[in-house]
Amino acid sequence: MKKLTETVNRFNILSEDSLHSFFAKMSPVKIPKGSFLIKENTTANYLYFIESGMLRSYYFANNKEVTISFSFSGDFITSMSSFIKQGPGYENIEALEDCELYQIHYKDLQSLLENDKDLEHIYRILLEQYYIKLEEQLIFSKFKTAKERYLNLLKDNPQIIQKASVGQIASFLDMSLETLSRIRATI
Amino acid sequence: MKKLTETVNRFNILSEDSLHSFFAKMSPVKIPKGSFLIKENTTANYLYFIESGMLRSYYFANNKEVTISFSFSGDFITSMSSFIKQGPGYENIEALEDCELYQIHYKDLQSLLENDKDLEHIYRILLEQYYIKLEEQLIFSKFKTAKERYLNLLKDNPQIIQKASVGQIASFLDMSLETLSRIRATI
DNA sequence: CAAGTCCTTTGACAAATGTCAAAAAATCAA
DNA sequence: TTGATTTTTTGACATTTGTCAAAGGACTTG
Repeated sequence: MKKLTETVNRFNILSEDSLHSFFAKMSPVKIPKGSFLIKENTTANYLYFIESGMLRSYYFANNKEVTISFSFSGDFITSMSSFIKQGPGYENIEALEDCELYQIHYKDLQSLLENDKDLEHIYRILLEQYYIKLEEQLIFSKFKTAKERYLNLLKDNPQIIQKASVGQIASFLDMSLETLSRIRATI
Repeated sequence: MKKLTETVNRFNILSEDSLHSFFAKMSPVKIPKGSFLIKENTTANYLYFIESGMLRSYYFANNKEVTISFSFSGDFITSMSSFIKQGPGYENIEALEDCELYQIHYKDLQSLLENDKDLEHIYRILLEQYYIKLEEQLIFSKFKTAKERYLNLLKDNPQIIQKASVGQIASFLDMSLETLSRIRATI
């Protein structure tokens, strides 16, 4: 629970009571490499925190996988649209390595947020940060050439390049895996 | 203030007092077509609500305008990254038509959110909704062909196509304006 | 170790899109 | 209205990227 504690304490506002009731609802889950945390067309009932490991979110378009994001230790993850709307989502979330997670059920989170305003405050700030990150991702995705997008990823997220396959990275960067392979050959 | 009242009341949880203190901090602003709400490299001190009109956010890459979003009556708008971090941002926000807005200063919003937990609750839910919208935009931006991206915009946001120029729409859809013009010729 | 599977690279070619330039159309201002 | 300015369309061609196919490596498992 080291990483989770660290992440929540960074805000420095939660009372012992708040911390206690929050941790009480977070239960540990371990999933092996290659297994799925969330499958498309199901409703995401849990929000997860990644204690250790790496995961990938993707959906299918024309029978091809399109990677939306990679997530790491210290990140929260779920199918946001499904979790928030409490309806079926379009994402698959797959463990790229063995993962230690903590999960909290939608209902538990909602009741915590309603009853503990400090927690809602933190949740709000996290949402803001995730929003900004997503906005940055949208901007990077507009970089003109395939090579620019790859070099930017190499600079900002080398962990992704180390651990994901060429095909997964290519689908994240909006290019064919052959194109990515050729770009790598020139560097 | 019709649209703003409607938007806030949709949540149905704010007391008379909350509503009153919120509206008290929202001051009306009118800006003419072609003027700027926010310029790049400045800090966005205000969050705006669009009562009427339409605006465009964009930044520059290789001396070309890249459109990030179009916003309409009923939307909140600002340079989110700049407003949240309270540091210089990369976006320009330009009025595509005469606009009636309400603005709230960063400090006023923060103190409202700290003192009124119902307001923070609404703000949190709005953030969730904007997050999901952004995620959808990211997914649409990955549609493979230029024509698919255009047709999707035509289906989901015809107002954009009616009111923005070919160049602005093309930069939003990640294609050259010539390509967009040719796509339109075939429909 | 060998066979099988999966992932990555390379090649040849096709298709999509970008670029530059000019013409046509629309908009604006006097 | 008319001339000027801006926006959109069209054409010719270059470039980038995708697709299909095959070969080469790496990894797994019996």
